[in-house]
Amino acid sequence: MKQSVTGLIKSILEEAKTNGLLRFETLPLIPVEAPKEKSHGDIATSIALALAPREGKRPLEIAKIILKGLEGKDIDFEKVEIAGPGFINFTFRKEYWHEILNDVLKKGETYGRSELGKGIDVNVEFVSANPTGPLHIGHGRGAALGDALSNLLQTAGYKIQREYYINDTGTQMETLGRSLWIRLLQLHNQNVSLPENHYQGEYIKGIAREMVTTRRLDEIIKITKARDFFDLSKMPEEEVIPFFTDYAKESILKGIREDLERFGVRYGRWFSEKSLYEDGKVDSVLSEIKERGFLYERDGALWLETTRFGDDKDRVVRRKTERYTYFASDIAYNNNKFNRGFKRVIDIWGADHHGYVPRMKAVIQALGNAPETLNILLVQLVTLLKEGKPVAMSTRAGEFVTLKEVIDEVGVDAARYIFLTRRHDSHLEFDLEVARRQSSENPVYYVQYAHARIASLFRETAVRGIILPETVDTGLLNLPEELDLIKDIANYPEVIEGSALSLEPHRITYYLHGLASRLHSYYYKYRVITDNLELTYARLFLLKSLGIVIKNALKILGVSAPEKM
RNA sequence: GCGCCUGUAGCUCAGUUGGAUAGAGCAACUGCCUUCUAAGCAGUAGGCCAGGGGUUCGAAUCCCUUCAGGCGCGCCA
Repeated sequence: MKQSVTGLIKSILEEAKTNGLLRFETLPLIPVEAPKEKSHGDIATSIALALAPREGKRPLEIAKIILKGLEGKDIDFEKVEIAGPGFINFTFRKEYWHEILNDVLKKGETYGRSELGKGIDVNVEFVSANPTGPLHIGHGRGAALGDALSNLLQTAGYKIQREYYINDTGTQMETLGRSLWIRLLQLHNQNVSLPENHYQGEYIKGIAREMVTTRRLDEIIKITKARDFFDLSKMPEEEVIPFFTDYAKESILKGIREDLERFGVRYGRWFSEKSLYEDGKVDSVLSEIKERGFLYERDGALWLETTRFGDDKDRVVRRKTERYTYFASDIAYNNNKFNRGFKRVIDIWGADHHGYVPRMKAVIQALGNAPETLNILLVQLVTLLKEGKPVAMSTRAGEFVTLKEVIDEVGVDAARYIFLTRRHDSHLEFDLEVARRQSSENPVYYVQYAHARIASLFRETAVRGIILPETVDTGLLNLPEELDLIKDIANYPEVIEGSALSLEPHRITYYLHGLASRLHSYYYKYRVITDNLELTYARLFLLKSLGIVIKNALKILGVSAPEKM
């Protein structure tokens, strides 16, 4: 609808130019929007205001020219009027709105989908927490955002691959393995203490005990040809630690997988950093970049010239010690994504990594891609409130509230919904008590309740033997509240496109809230099932459409749409 | 010191990419269940959009600057 109004105005302006009424050289962008004030019609444009200074005319004059040009056109609005300083407000005929419902019911769960993405392959990488400990609440936010964004983009017609990058190599993995090894030594009453920079969390002790009960430890003793545990503990560290690194990594990763699965997140691929080295991808990408002339040696180390692309200093990819930095595999990973055919790459990071954005953007360009092909969304950290007080969290010290605990306490729906009520770069306070409460304080129930109410209504009509016919007279829906609801419904595809373009799924939660609010109000004020059967049909038709939209939107957020509450 | 993010109602946050009179939830106060679900509805009150300057028909939104808070600035991971 917007497009047709835009096109209409455009042609009128061009006609006015040929008639000598206007003299612009190039047409400016024609701003068209839905006004927030109802009396301003359904759609409005400020083009007359924008054009006025260039034309040397008053905005009202230009608005009148446009209005005049409209007269001969074959589009029927209920009303077109000039308002305020020169806005032109269009009001559609009611028939236009009434038509919408048929479309919604016909499309059902596909209502809201669009071709915006044109099947473009997009890689969405999110969470990617190091397998050194369980997921905490901050990861939950990234998970909710990444998954909802993926759903959203799919709805908007993109082809999405969800991906998790596993940092399963490097010194931190050794540290992890050593942490486990030391816990095992302690378990066998050996007097060793865990260094401060190692992983202190209780979960490492749990893994140690697990290794004993599952007999995995015995197997390792056998493989290393040690006689017993004591013998094993005398062996050189570098020979035994890889076993523990592997076990710890697998065990933790298994937990991460389970948590995410339970949270409703399924990845298309779990990508191992280690595999990049094993497949020679790191070496090959570096030599490729070297050919392009962006690599150089200095002080015995190998550097990527990221300053060529706006970074404030160049970055080391291989240390003097010959060991690669994490940056090196990051380059290979990004290159790999594009080599797999993704046209666009979206990364979701914790905001504490924002300093890495310029260098990754540089990498993209050094690889010969446009910087816009990489979107990095920074998620602000979550402040967890328990009994109204913030809970301090530190991963290394092993002091944190895990995602699992949060889900156990508040449930998946509430957790996901709350994470998605904020823009990604806005701070988020997560109040455990509020999230747990099954009351109006909890926004998720407000929306779910709207859906349950509609479902309940249809259970009631079934009992009463009222069966909704395939076609109904939607022209009976003339209450202002009914038209507002229809306009909300009609607006849904635009909300999807807007959210998809801006990568902001939180807009959907706000949209849903407004929708639910108008439904609750309508539901309270009017009765759907009345003595007038035709009217009852029409209202049921409206509510059925509404239920469809709520369900579709909740599905994008990854929140269930209950039939009963 | 340099860079990034944030600053909107008592609290938590939206604000459709520069539009018309700045919104919602919570908290506070007043009402509404003999009705298809009260996890709901109706209403009252609450604002120097951190401060200052600029850009223009028009700014919470863009630019400059000051202040406040958070984060980041390694051949760490």
